[in-house]
Amino acid sequence: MTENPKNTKDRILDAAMSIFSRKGYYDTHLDEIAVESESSKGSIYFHFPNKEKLFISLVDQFADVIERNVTSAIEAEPKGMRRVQVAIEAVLDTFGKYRRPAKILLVQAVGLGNVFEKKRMEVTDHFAELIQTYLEEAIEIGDIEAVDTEVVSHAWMGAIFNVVIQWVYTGEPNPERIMDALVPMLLNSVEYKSSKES
Amino acid sequence: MTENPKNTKDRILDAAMSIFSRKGYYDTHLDEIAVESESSKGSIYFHFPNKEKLFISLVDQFADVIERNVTSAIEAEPKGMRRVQVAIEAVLDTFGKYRRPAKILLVQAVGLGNVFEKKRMEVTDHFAELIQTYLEEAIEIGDIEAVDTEVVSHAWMGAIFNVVIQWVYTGEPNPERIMDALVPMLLNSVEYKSSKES
DNA sequence: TAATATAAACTGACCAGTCAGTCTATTTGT
DNA sequence: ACAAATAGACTGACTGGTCAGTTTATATTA
Repeated sequence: MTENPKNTKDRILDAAMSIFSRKGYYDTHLDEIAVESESSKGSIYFHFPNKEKLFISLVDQFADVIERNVTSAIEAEPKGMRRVQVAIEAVLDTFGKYRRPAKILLVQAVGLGNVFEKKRMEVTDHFAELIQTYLEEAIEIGDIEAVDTEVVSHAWMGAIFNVVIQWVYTGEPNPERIMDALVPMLLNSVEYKSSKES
Repeated sequence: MTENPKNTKDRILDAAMSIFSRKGYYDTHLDEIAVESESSKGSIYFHFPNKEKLFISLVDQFADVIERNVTSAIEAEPKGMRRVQVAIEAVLDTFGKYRRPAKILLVQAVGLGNVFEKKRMEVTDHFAELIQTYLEEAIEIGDIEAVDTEVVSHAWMGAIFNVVIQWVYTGEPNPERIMDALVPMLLNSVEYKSSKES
């Protein structure tokens, strides 16, 4: 009788998100998730094959959200640095809107051993390649000088992630401040003078 | 009779470093460390109070090495951006020399739950503050324009760490390439034209 | 009435941590 | 010189709590 508005699977996902992001993978027990989701362990195992897959589905889910936001933000933009800028802003914007998923992806999914490491590398490499592709477009077009795009893309990703992590933990620097300081900084790093357009 | 050159405690630390860096905290069992160090579980508990402290002592040890290398590299340099540059180079150089400790600090110590998170924050915040201090010196002196040093310092740290992580996993970009591409990039990001001095 | 979904009790592998005891080296007493 | 006593380093079998995953029973829905 509509005790709790959502269906069981979603309640489990919500509870998992909340607890995993707070306590990390190993300190989160399925029994807690069962209690918090007002369901049961049996239910969890009905909807998910095991703990690992439950966790990974949260990571995947959020990675998809970011990707969709980036690609939809970009498609209207012309090739070149404009796209790079919009992509960064879309990523920051998405992190800003989803603090707990951000923590799961950027913190709790790290250092869990080799099973998870593969998955995480997959996700982060994908982002790095995304950035790299847009940067190379920008170079080709002549928006910026040639740079070592592999190093730059990984450096940018690290910069973005780390500032977001800081915010996730402390609440500062807040998303607005990040946007104002970080985006120009990254663009400067490849000597692109962001035209503060009209 | 000189079965194994080093004393037991060091052998345990070596084995722990090797296995923790390879498998991560939770996938490493004290029994493995006992075997690899050619000692015993009892011996581990004779030298260390518990698993957690053993792991943390590795993190602390390496954080100290980095700090020493940075401060000793810096002391000969004049205030300002010159110091910033030398500090970054010293950090990169240290990571380059110690790949496994780097992996422990940058990867395996993340996402282990709140007990470890405190320790890791302590270490990384310290680095961020270090960078921030030197940056503020450089601004004061007039080497660079004013920037949001908190954001920049965390961004830089993330950039450095992430490129090093990439190298730790894949062997590329190698330390030399990192040095060549990353240092100028970071200096550019605060609009400092590194004088390729004579 | 059969498939699907949920609940709750149960199982057992696992592994950090313990501890009674051994081994080796150094010190003290005669 | 050499027992005897003390201390420090080390061993490894054992234990007990924990928690992912299973099983069984019950409810819901079509």
